[in-house]
Amino acid sequence: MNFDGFTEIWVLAATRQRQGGGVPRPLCLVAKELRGDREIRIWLNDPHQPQRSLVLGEGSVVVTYSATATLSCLHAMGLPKPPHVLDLYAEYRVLTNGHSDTRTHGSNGKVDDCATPLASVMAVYGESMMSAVDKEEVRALAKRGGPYGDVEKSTLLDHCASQADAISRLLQRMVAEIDIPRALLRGRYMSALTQVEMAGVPINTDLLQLLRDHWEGLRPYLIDKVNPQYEVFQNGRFDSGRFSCYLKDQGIDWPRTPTGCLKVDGDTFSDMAKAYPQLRPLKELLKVLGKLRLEKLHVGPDGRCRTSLRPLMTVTSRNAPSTNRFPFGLAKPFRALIRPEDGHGLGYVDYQQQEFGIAASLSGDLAMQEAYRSGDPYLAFAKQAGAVPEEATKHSHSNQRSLFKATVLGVQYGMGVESLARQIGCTLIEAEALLEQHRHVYHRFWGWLENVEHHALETGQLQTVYGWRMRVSAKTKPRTIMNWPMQAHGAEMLRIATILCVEAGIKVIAPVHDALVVEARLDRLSDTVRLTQQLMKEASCDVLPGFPLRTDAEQIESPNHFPTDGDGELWALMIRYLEQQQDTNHDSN
DNA sequence: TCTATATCACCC
DNA sequence: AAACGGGTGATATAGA
Repeated sequence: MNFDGFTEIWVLAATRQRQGGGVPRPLCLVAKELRGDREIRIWLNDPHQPQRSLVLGEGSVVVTYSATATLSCLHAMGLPKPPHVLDLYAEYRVLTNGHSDTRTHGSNGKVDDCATPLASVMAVYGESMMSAVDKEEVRALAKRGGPYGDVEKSTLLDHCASQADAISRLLQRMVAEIDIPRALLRGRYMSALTQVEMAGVPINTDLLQLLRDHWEGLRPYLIDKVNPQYEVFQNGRFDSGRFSCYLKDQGIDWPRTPTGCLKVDGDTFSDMAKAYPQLRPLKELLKVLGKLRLEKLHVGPDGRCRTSLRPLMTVTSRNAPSTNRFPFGLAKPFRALIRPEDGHGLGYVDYQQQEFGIAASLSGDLAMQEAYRSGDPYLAFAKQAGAVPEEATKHSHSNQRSLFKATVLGVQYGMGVESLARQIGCTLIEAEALLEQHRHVYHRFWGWLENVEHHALETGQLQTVYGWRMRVSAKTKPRTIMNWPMQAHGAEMLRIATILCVEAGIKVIAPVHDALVVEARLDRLSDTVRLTQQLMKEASCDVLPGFPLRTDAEQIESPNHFPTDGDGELWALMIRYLEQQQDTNHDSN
């Protein structure tokens, strides 16, 4: 297929002001129509030029490189959303995914002074990015911000025009390889995601400011509160030697990293805290101390945090936003900074056991499908394996259930006997028995998975139903191949869900791998969450025909903040400290 | 001093 | 040789 169905092909390039932190501000846009050889130059908020000069009719397609930048400019200029979008960044990702050197092109990546992402892709296609204008000058101008003189304006517009020119040459090089209908679906996603990025995440800015102001004092305060029971901190730092003494004292045998150090990660602590509850406060503290990096969280004057979600960045096509800049990438306790605006609420809607459901549907394994449909796949697995009676519930057989749960989750990542045994604290024999039960009960899934791997190596690629692909070679790790279909279809499902929700007018503020976060006024929150669930179910059926996945939903209503999942004790301690600081400030004034 | 790699923490 | 998938990021260490 080619572009014959379109009456107009508009190549768009925009320039934005890179600000020291926040979201780039649109400056200007150049649109080139390839069929009629027209060019339109638009300067944002130019009173002499009607912004409506760019009309994108139903029969037009917009071609961009990294659509979110360009489309946010269209939005800022008050122009309507284009009906069809083809994003060459997305297409380049599809075409080269799995090759070794192609993932350095994030829109949020380090600014490399010579090569822009577009320029390096051009180079791959043997095209150079000769520009009539000096790149350094353009960068300096864009960074400086307005007001601009006429000469400066035309420098920036010339730069845009040369970008647009480059994109149209890249299009000619790439077009034969592009699967147009699927590319347009990806474009629809990029368009929807632009809305999401523009919406941003509402932040409790006062609290954020307090945390930033008082972090210096907060850290020792928290350590002082928690350390006396352990004596593992020295000079404000966690000391593994002291921790080792503590463990010896308590008679605890602690897991180690491959290099022999004591493991201090959250998973290890969670596991150990089950057996030794006295460790829980320490675990919480380490988590908070370790992952607090709030300086990169850029919050606009409207109290909303925005960052590039870096779509299609991973081999499975998931988004990969910066964990420092994206509020949902912060350590769990700091999600309490996420707070709906007055009179508003958030909905967190996530797929239940998404990867298990995908595996069940794609593999055609009826036992797995039945387990998914039961509503509690882990318990169902235990029943199917004959380990618990039919009438068992998650309460009556919680121990057995957690064993089978760990097995299901482990299998999805290709976990082996040793790791599973360590994970659930059983013998190798018992772990092997659990895995064997999985292979037996879900033998059709295992047969399918073997087939997937074989086929991937045979054809040199893996592919999803909507055409996301990964190049596979003999070097590709088998476990990557085994997990890829589940994760990639999960990502695809969430892309479609994002499209459906945004196009239905729901304010989606964040995708989180298997979840969407939506926002609405309080009086509409329940309806919005219900509609989100409905559309996410539809999206699951688009990817897995006839096999709807269920969702869970949680509502967060102003003035409440996002839940933190822990017991909240440490968070309460932090709040108490911050309030004290505030009080003393007031007193001294 | 800068860059590349390894290790370890966090997220789903 | 061991074997837990996909990520980002901080930090430490090694090498040019």
